[in-house]
Amino acid sequence: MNDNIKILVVDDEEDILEFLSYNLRAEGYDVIVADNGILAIELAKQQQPSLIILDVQMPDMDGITTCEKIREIPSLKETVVTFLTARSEDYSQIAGFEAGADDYITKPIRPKVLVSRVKALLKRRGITKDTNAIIELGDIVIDKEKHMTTYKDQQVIFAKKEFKLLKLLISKPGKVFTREEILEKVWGTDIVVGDRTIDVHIRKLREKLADHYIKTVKGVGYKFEY
Amino acid sequence: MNDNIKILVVDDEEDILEFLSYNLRAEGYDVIVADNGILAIELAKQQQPSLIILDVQMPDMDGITTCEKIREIPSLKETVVTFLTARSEDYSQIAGFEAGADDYITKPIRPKVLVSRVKALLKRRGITKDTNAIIELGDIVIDKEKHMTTYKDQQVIFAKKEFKLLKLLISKPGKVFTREEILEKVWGTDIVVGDRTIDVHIRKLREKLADHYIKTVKGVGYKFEY
DNA sequence: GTCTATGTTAAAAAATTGTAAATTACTTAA
DNA sequence: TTAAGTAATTTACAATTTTTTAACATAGAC
Repeated sequence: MNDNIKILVVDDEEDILEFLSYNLRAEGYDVIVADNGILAIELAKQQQPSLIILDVQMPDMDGITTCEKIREIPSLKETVVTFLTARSEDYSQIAGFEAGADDYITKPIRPKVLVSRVKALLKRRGITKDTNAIIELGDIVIDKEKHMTTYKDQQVIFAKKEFKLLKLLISKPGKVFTREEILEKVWGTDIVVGDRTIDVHIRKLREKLADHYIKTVKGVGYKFEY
Repeated sequence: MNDNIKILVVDDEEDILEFLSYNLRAEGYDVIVADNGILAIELAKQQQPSLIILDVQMPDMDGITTCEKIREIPSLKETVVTFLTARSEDYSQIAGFEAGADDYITKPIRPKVLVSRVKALLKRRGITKDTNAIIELGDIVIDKEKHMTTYKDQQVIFAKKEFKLLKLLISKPGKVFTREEILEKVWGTDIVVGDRTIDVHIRKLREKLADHYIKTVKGVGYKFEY
């Protein structure tokens, strides 16, 4: 699983799509692209990006209309939208902000400005890598923010350490975490605990979740396997 | 009492202050002005405006520095800040957004653009005359302006701190607020209070509201769950 | 079969939170 | 300005929950 921030870029010009994708990917964002408004809306619904960069001038459906449609979709109400336009005209500025955009980037775009702008926007909205608070893995749903876990739609309550341990194991399903790693990440470097502490916690996870998710790799450590 | 939206305008030029005040007042906003950064910060702390319009170029303390200082004040974290600048230079754009600004208005300013921009900004942040005022959550109705709460159509009176705490918890139902977060948002960063203070306030909320709304997540914090 | 790493259980220890009452700070009305 | 009333905080302790320990069981590698 990967908790990078997702950005949807919408423009009808291939060059610009590539230019934006390249620069944003270089910054570690996950970029998805669309070359028209219809596709953009479809992708946005499916992928729930954190930010949408939308060209104003596009054939068929222009950016402003697209933005308005996006704002009508409940699951996208919180998504940050920024326009991309050739000139910084008053008209489009007014229309843009009224359509529900959060920012405005004018072409020609300079990579540094773009990245700086995107970062600032996301930061302002409190969107960071771990804001992606919800991890879903089949029957198991972990909501970090609510500190809540659901197994088969049934709420399961984990104590702090248990929750932390589960989060760690589930963060990379299949990966084996050594006892050392677990100690370091869940307990911290300087805390010393007895030999059986981890086992006991693992046991509790197994008790609360169905038994088969957490596997022991003898002599090595534990892993979560879906 | 008056529930107009408050805007703080900061500029060293008398003309511009007047121009902005006039146009914003005409739209029904309450405008307060400052002609330098120091005064601006002072006024902002006292008056808690919803929006601050900040000239970038000012003697003594420039807009960017002022903005940074504002962002350091916990009670002003959520305030919308927009810059005002003579040219739309890349440099100031980058610096501006990194300083924590939300938008950018370039001079010369046209009244229509100004007003449209301000409206859009406030709307995007969900700040409106009435939307702001009332939160409804099933049996519980909170009127922020009137500082009043109703539970099952019965009026409940909360003291100031209690009310603030309730507002915080209810602002994101389900989210767990850590003690640290609560202290910062309700008490402020520099106030130091004893260990049990939060608990006592939580207890009072529970006393006044039905017991089951506010849940303890041991070792983590509290959350409001409807 | 022995040996070692892990599993299990219950109980002790530690950490965290709840509560009532006392104290202090703050407001407000006379 | 002061006294009374209210709100906020602290204190001291109780109650609860979480975490750890420790003693023993078990399973699998060799």
